[in-house]
Amino acid sequence: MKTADQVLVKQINKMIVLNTIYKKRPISRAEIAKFTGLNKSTVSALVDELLTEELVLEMGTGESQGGRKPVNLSINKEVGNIIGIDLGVNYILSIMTNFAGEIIWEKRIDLLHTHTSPGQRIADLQTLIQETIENASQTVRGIIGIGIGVPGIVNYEQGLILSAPNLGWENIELRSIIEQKFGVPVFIDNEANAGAIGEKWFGAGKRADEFLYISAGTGIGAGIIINNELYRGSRGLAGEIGHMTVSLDGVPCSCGNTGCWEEYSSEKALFRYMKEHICVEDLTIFNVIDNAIAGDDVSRRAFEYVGKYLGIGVANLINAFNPQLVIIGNSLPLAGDILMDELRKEAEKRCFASKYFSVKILPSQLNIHACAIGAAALVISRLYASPVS
Amino acid sequence: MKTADQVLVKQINKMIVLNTIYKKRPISRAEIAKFTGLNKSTVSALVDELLTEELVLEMGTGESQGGRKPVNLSINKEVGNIIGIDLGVNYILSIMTNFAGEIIWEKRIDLLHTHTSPGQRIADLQTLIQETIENASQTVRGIIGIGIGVPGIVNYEQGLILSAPNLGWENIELRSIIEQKFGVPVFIDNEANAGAIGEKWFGAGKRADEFLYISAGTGIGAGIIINNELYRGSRGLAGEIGHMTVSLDGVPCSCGNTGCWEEYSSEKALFRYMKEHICVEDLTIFNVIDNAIAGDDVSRRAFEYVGKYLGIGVANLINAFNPQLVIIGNSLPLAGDILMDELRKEAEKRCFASKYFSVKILPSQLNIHACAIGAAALVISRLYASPVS
DNA sequence: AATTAGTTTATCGCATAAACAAACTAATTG
DNA sequence: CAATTAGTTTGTTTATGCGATAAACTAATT
Repeated sequence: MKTADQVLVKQINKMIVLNTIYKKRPISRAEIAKFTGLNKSTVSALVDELLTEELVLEMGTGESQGGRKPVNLSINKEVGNIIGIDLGVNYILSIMTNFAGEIIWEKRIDLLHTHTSPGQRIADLQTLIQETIENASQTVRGIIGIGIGVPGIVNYEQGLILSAPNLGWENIELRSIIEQKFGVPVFIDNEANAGAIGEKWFGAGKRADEFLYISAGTGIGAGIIINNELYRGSRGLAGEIGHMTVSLDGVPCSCGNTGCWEEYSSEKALFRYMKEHICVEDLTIFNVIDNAIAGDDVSRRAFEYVGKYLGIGVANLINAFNPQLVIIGNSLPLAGDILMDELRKEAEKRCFASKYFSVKILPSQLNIHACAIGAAALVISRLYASPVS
Repeated sequence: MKTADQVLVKQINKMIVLNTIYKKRPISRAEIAKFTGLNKSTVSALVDELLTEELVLEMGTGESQGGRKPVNLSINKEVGNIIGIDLGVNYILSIMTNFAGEIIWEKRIDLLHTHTSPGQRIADLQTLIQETIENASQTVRGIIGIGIGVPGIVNYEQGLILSAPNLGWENIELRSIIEQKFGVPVFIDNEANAGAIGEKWFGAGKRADEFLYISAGTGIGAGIIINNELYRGSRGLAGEIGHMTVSLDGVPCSCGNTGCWEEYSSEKALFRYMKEHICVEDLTIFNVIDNAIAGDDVSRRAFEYVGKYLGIGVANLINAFNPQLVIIGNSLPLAGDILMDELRKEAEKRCFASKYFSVKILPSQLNIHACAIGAAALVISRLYASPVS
């Protein structure tokens, strides 16, 4: 059983100090003590350890307010590099970040020709990771780890992909494959979970203890942040809300049921709407977004259609979770207010809580980088633990 | 900020010891040490404190397995009494429990004639609490506190009822009213939250870290247990899922929208179905349940109808929360398998996770007492903290 | 004699308060 | 204006208290 002792006390306080430096840098020891409530001497001792671990740096002095000048502390961005992978259905995005989550290199490869074998795709992934590593800068610790966001069902603890239907993957031990190849720690998580963590650490969710990240792309999934941490549920399947019933006898879904949310609010729904309304061209989602922004009528109405139904599902989730904030991510929100206005209108109308206060609904701040940055944050969070707002 | 120190360490470990005694009584110091991983001397010291606080008792010795006999420890059930109130729409149920959550006295008063004023109902409540107190047994600490479960929106921290439309209440400071009258600590929570806590402490949810308690009665609400604790959301409105959209252009709801779950799965829906199918009698929910169990055809089909739609919403919630367990409480599950069979069938069909493993869906173990026992558990949990499974 | 239960004692690690040293600003003084 | 002084802020050092622990102990039982 998880009992408490002094080791735990120190761990907690050290994480609090590190997170405080992370969030408020540059900051002095005295300010940390004031902000956290920890004693000055405690802060000094913990900061000393962080300095010898090279996670933190002293960077000059701040302005004096009538006394000794404070010593500015900041995190050591260059202590190591992290690789974050967004494993898309028809692309792979690889980013290299420093320890502050700042992107220092990135490359996206498109896989337009559907690969038949999982083996080929994994080979592509490995080649891309190799190239990313070769572009790393010189740091104290080198590559700290690799995080991978996957569109499918994942066993997070074991780094196992149970099922990724859009990739045609079943039971792939991705973590051990990549760990063996590159010899650094690897973390695998669901694409929506990675997006949520990305927004929590570096995006629109920084200051929210409780929020939902809705990944609206090929399908729909949710990453749930509760109490500043990702909530995975009892078996890691929390947030699999693509097949939430919103219309009892509605559109038939590939899952065998009818009226699944995904059939009304994903790229699938968008393209279906487009086809039903004259447009027969073979377009990518980015084409439709560009057209909508350029003012094309059918494209705009398609986004309004999808936005409305997104709003309905979002309202359902707000009623269930009562979050501070909902962040809409992945491809669809790239259409901007064309989608978001309709979404907000419908969500507000159907949201029980909106009688008492309004819930903020924002588009992703990290846009197409959300998943990859979140994957990198998976690695960082191992050292930082969970950020406290 | 919530930093860690030795006080925290002790609190945590003391709660672990108390909870272990609570769950495994009778148990010896040595067994506690083995089970928790705490050192023998630590356990002894903490048990000593619990003994002087009279929360725990030494009760004889256990069997020796070739050595000194262990001293059995148990909680002191008689340390004090707790009052739990289920404030129904047309009844008030008051129970008196001992410190082990065992009901030692109870009384239910029915309020068939609708009260016009909140004042009258509060007077009735106070009279009933007074009568309950008069029936308390002699204990060390007397009445430890009063817990109240309310069908409405509650501010838990302030003990404020924001809105209980079915009672005609708005902004009632129930905690301070009752605290001033009786001079003991009072805890107010939503009826579904209370039910969830009741099932967690004393019912079907004892061994589950994550579960949902669905209160299906006049309306529908959910109590959400995450990580052994009640999840209230950012503003205390989590679980307000009665107005989840399940049918885009479905039945109009009093809330102004269409297709709300509550319109398909509550007593409201049951009675609507009954009226639509010949039955014009003026029946209570208990009449319909009795008739269904006795084999009345319309009543049975009414429960099957409601069960199906309950299952759809339950599947939605399972997809979102991925709990270990779902408990169905309040009045409807009193119909037993007539309701539950249909519910389970539909939930399984629409539940994404059921492809990977099945989620248990059980009727409440505390039945009509769930809310009142949960209200009492609100008080107990202040001393025990959250139980660890 | 061996084993198990529970207590006592000495020790270690951590946070903390209080005392201290260092570094700086601002007001005062001749 | 330069020198002095008071006061403030930053950060370190030192002594203390508290909690968990291991080891040595007593107690009770087969």
